[in-house]
Amino acid sequence: MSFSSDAPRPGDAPRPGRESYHHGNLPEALVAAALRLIAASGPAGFTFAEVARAAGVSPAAPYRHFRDRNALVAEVARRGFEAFAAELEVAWNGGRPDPIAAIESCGKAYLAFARREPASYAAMFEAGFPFDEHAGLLVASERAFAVLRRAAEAACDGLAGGGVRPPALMVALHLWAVAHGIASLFVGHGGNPARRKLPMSAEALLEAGWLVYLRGLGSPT
Amino acid sequence: MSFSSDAPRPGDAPRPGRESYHHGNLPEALVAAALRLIAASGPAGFTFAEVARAAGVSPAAPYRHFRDRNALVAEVARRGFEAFAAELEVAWNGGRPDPIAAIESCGKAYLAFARREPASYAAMFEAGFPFDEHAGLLVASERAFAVLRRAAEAACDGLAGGGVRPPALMVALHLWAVAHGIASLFVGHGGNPARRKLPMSAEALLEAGWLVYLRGLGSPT
DNA sequence: AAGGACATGTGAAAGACGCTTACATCAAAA
DNA sequence: TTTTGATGTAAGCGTCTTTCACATGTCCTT
Repeated sequence: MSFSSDAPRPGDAPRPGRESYHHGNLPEALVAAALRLIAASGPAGFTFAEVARAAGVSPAAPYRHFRDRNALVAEVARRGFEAFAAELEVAWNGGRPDPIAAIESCGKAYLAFARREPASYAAMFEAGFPFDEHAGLLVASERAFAVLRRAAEAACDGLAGGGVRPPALMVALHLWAVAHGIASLFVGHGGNPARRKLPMSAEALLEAGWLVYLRGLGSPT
Repeated sequence: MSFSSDAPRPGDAPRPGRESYHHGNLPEALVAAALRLIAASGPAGFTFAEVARAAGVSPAAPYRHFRDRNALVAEVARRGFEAFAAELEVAWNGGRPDPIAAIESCGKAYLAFARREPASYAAMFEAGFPFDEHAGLLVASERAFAVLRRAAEAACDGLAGGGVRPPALMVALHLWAVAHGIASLFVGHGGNPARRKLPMSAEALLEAGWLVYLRGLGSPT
């Protein structure tokens, strides 16, 4: 609620207020504008020209940096996955103090990200176009999933030796499905229609869900 | 792949092929066209005019039946929730032969619907606008959730008497989150970016996930 | 420091498309 | 038959997309 358009900050060469011919840092400004617009109307709720206008440049300018609208959304999603992976990594913290506690920490981090960056999360999971054509995006999403995968491995390692060892990949997919289901259904952007009032916070819901699931695997909690 | 546009069938008054001035059954034709377009490009991937074209009428015609694009998508979603609720109800089958088996049956029905009607499912859960303004939609979604809710109650009733009885609402939300997470991440429309290859079918993944969760609750399976 | 290559943004224009207003058509009731 | 309300059309207006030639600024070379 302060700036009508993004201040150009390359280092600090062109002054703010758009007094120079060149913007100075248009790619960043476009990504930032896209995030605002996605937050307001979803990943499909804005046009390329609108992003240009929000960044204070002509409709043709974005084409110098992104082939089309999808490429811009893909960049938003890629950055989202990078940040997401980094935050999950921090939450996982090498599995300390113990795998279960670290997994719960990941759950908090998962929902915290979905809550704090709903626009990024929407771009990441509701982009509306396949990732194949955008290099780096699949890689980034893989990095995020890898944290859950590692957490699942650790959880499986820590099980009481009695039963059959469950496949870690399956466990990771289950953990992810619960987290994404809760984030998608109960957190964030007004876009989600079936949202309903919860008897508890989404965080508590996820923590309880993961704990029950892990106990079902044979975890000694 | 047979009809280029929907045949007008009010009862059978105007002939097919669009020889009369009036369409005859435009609302139905619009809903059908919207389903096709949603299946192709997602709930936000088409315009009102496009629906009109697909139904073989002028761009202004749909306004006679739906206030705007959202109202059309809302009607698609409402019908989707009605059908969804009905199919879950059949799968639940009063909890027979036993609650666990009936719940697994619901899981199959859940994913079967998401697989068979990806357009409906997308309209139901990725509409991109709040449900509040569309009467009947919230009611229909409530009917669908009520089945899961009842299943959760039965599951809680069937637990070995040892531990604390978990809140049925929480259990229902967990079951729903897993199912939606799997459907959203691994089933259906190319729109979902982060889709990845699974080591097993989505159905098997959901069945395993629910069973592990129920065992975590104390279910004697 | 001068000159030139490259990157970046502008302005305009063509084409397509979507949305809306005034009008046309039809069915059923009076 | 006439009237009335419901339903669909045609055409105009505005916006978006995309591409051109051109303007501006930066940086590298000499």
